[in-house]
Amino acid sequence: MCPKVSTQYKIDVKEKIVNAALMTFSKYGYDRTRMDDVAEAAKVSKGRLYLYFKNKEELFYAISERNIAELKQQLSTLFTGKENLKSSSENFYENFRSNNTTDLEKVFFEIIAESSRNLKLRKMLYEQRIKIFDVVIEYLNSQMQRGLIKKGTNTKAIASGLVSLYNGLSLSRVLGISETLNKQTWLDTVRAIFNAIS
Amino acid sequence: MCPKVSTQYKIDVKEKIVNAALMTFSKYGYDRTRMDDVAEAAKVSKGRLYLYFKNKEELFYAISERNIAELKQQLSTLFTGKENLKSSSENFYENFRSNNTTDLEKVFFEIIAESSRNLKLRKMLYEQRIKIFDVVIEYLNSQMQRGLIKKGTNTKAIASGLVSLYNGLSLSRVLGISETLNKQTWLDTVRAIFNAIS
Amino acid sequence: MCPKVSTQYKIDVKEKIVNAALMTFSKYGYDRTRMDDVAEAAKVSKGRLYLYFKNKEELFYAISERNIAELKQQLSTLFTGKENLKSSSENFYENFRSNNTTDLEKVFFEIIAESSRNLKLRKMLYEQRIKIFDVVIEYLNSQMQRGLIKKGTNTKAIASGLVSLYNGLSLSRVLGISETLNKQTWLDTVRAIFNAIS
Amino acid sequence: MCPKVSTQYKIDVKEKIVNAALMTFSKYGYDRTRMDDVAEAAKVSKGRLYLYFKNKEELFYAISERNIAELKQQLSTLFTGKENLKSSSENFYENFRSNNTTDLEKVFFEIIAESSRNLKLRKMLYEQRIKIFDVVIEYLNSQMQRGLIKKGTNTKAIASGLVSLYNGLSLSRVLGISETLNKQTWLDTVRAIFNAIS
DNA sequence: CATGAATGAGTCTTCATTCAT
DNA sequence: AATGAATGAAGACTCATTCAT
Repeated sequence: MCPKVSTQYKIDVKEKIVNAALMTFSKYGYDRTRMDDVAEAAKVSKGRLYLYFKNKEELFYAISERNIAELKQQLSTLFTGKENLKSSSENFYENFRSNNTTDLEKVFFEIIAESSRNLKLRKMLYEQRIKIFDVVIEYLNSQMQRGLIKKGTNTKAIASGLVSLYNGLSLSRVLGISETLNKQTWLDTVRAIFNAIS
Repeated sequence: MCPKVSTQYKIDVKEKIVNAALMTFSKYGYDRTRMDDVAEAAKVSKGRLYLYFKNKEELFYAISERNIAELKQQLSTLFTGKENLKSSSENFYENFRSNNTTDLEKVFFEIIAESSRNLKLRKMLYEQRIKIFDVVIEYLNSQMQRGLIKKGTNTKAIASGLVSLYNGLSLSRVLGISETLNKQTWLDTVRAIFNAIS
Repeated sequence: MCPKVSTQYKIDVKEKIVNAALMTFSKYGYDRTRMDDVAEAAKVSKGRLYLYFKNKEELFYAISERNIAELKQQLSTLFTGKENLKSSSENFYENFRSNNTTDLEKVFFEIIAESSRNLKLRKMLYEQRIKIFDVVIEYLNSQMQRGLIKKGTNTKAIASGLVSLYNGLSLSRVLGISETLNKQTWLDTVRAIFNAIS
Repeated sequence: MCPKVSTQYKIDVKEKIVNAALMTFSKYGYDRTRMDDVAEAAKVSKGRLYLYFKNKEELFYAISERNIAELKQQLSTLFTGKENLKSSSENFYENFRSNNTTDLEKVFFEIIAESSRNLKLRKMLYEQRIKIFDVVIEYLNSQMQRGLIKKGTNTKAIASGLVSLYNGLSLSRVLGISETLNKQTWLDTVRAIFNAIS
């Protein structure tokens, strides 16, 4: 009768569950999170969980997808702006630590760990990573055309370096390295790299 | 009889167990590794495992300690040599992919994930990270004194950036990014950073 | 509106459900058949199932009743004909393997198994069995009166023997014993019994 | 050290578990028996159950094997004796209802039902059935050679008939048909068959 | 000391049944 | 009346840890 409502409703419930899963997985870790925990956090019966996700693993994939999408979103935002990178880089860093970032980051490293043993997951991450590279490479190339970056710069390697730096800083944050240092690291290192290739 | 031999023996067995644990943890992940798996891989009875390690968690700590030590070792090696960084950086990268590195890396991200929920572990990692920073900072400072790096460079931030870059590349490797690109990334980005601050 | 039509409709739906249940139960077994399976097979919503049958067990009873009725029908057909048994026996065997017999037989043994633990079910089967005996006994008695069977023959025991033979052959069929052998068994054994008591 | 003891011990425990499983399966039926029930009945921890049997299904196979072996044993006993069949047949029937027979019979029909959906099980039963046939056929052939059975008798069909009759009577017993009638049925029908073919 | 059999708490997943719409 | 989404009790199976031998 009303598929639109039903569909929207379904999407909402799914969203609610994924949020709850993200929260609980980040809190306890994937393996030590019980489906009951997720159900409780989502204020949903355990049965309903299985109506939306075949099993715990699928829930993990859903989170991984979101996590990957989020990472791509963050990096794309940074490297798509028209302003010069220095100022956008600073603005960017402010957003870097949004509220739910912490949960995402905690789970992110679990996803990486899991991906090392799980081909399907690794593929998902790999493909997204390539897309992220493309965004950054495109940015660098456009800067090169404008003469803001030296001709002959290996934009692919630099793109990969920037993304790696970004990921490495996530790791620092999880370890509890001070945000002050992390921010300074990001700003100084990015500036150094751009100075060298400008 | 002979305590010295006995002690050496103990150390050997412990080593054997830690190796086995590293191998199995990297293969299955911590939670999905059974103590039987570790015992079998170490060619040791399950009972003996518990003579050397109070429980599974302790085994994880032992691996974490080794992992951290290994990371410190790798980075220290790089930033302690007397040769100029460019050439040592290249040599370094060759060692970067030693045989057992893969196991260590797989487990490394699990350790990071776990540390986000485990204060004791996080402290261990944090402290080691600070020590690594110190090694790199010291290296940069000595270069600065020799006039090879501009005065006023925020060596702490650059050190943090180099370590982050290094960690981020480990992540890339786990994801399956080609070694060629990873190596190029490392060489080009490190060079860019040093060019900028020279 | 028209109660008669409505009633007929109800009967039709009930029939459809019982057919679906028979099919699915024979396919998966009672316990491993889900009410969803039955609903789907009957092309009926799960809710509707419960309008016609209080619960899964009632569905099983309905099938049992039909199964029992079918068995009685089969045996009655055989032992009511006016022709001599030898020829009717042969004709009979041809019908013995009708299309849906297989489903009925599969479920039949599940019903027997269940009846061993379920008094209500056992009573149903017992009573029907007695009725079947009566049909066969009556047949044998009439043959006895016509002088075709020796006076003094324990017709009850022979009736029971024939029914048992029949059931035993169903079992052989379920086991996959060849139809050729089963048919030969039926014909030869029935003939032997009748030869002996003629 | 002492494998013999260990092995004997293992066999004993396995036996104890199979007995318990037979008892509980016959009491509740396979699907409705919980592994806890079996464990409790066997006075064994649930974990130990899984040390001896991979899963519930394996336990079912173990019971099936025993059940089949028992059936073969019963029929072999009957058709191997040197005495004439009439007297042995009578003696035989007395053993027919041994103490644990009831449990075996209840489960027997569940095994048959299950075998209709389970190829592996059906094969097991089929093969054993063929072996039983062979025993009975051999018996009949030896009687034929001694001139006690008419030349030209289809011994295979008669063997199949006798086994079917036997199985059919098991079914009667499960249904609650009186033992008096069952015994009479067996004796009269077997006698009739042998009279006809003598 | 060494072993590996034994334990049983803990968790994922299923599915009969209900009931709001 | 009809639907099928939602519930949550129930049950198979695992595995860290212990301890008798």
